[in-house]
Amino acid sequence: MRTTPSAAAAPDAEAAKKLRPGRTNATKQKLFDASMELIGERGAAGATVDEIAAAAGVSKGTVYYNFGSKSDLIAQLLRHGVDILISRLLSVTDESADPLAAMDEMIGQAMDFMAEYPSFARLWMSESWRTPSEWQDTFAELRGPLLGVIGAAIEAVAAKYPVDPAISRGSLETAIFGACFVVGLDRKTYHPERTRAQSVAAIMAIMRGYVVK
Amino acid sequence: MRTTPSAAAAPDAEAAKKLRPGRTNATKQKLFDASMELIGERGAAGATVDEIAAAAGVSKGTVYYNFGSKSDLIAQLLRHGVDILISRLLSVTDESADPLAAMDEMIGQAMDFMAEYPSFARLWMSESWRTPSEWQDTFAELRGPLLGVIGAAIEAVAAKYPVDPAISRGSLETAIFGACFVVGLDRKTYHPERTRAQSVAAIMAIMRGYVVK
DNA sequence: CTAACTGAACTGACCGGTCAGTTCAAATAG
DNA sequence: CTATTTGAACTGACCGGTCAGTTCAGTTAG
Repeated sequence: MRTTPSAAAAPDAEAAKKLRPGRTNATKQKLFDASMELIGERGAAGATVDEIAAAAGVSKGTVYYNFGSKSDLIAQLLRHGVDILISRLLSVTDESADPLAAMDEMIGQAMDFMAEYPSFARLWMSESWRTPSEWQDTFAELRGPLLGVIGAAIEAVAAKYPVDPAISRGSLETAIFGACFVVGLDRKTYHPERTRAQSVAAIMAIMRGYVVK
Repeated sequence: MRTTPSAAAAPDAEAAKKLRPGRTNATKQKLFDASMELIGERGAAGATVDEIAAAAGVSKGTVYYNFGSKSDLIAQLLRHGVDILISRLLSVTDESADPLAAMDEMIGQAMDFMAEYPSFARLWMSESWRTPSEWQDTFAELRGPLLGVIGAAIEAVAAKYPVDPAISRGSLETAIFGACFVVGLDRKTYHPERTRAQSVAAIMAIMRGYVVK
């Protein structure tokens, strides 16, 4: 990607997008869908811009009109996916209910998300730990809010139940987060016979083990 | 797998090693080390054979002499890594000890492995769920034995403690497996301050939640 | 003892092909 | 009229895989 000296028109489209709500968003959405699919399959490096454009039913030039670069497209894809996932997780936040039941439902929502957007999950797993990565800033920025949602749910449990003080919240967040992604992807890829409830139950064991007996 | 040029000699490494001391295996090992590093960083598609050869201090042709193709190299890399991981996990199998303590140590071994071979962990996470993948047969073949080791440890716990029958062994295996990889990688990449004990404790919560109160 | 020979290991230039990125004139649509 | 899209052309870099040739430890023959 190097220096993109004359990436002139596209960055301005960012601001203009709000003013002109025409087909731009529809095109962007098609591009998001197609990219998600292809990048999930072939990987970020393996999916070509030509393929993405073709899959979206759009010309290559349109990709560069809507996004400044392939890198940009992927960064926005990451943001888009995280937005969806967070809103799903937040949709079950219910202050009145039992925090453990809320956590159960939250994990269920995560399973649904993984089933619906496995390509996003694959993309995240593929790229998030890449050490010099083009999107490491993006990941650094998105990790916090995402893990924060899980952290808040854990906090709610800890506020109502006695929990093991030897277990750090951060490590627990990560363990649950990781279990959700891996169990969700594994179900999709290798064990379609496993039910949502089964997967949730296995991941919930970690919360039940966190609460002291 | 085609015909790997060295395939004639390599399988009988025991016998061949006597006749051809050293160099072959040394070169392959250097290639393994360099590939693991580079592929972990840039991904399987992103790492070039030229880079790998240069990093190993060897010419490109040597890569193709020792391995039939880039794909072959990666498949063998996967096998090599799994061999190491399984042997580490098996090293703590202690029939006489408490199964929960054995599981604790096994997870600790997994953490050590992730700290030592983060590139292998990244490679696994990147490629194992890729749907048409060049290595899907390899993954299919390696998953069983690997998860089986964890499964046996779970079985040992279930044999000695009362456990939640609603939780399937398969899903539990996957959840622990996933938590180990993600917690291990996250520690390496984003939270080096987290201790091994902390990480193990968080993952062990899943086992403690599996045992009924 | 040594010259000739063998073949596994290794080299690196080279080839055919692909890709990301860029540009632009023309078409399209609100 | 203006924002958006098209589609093709082009470039410059890069990449996987090939192959003719080199090296050299060890074997054989004289």
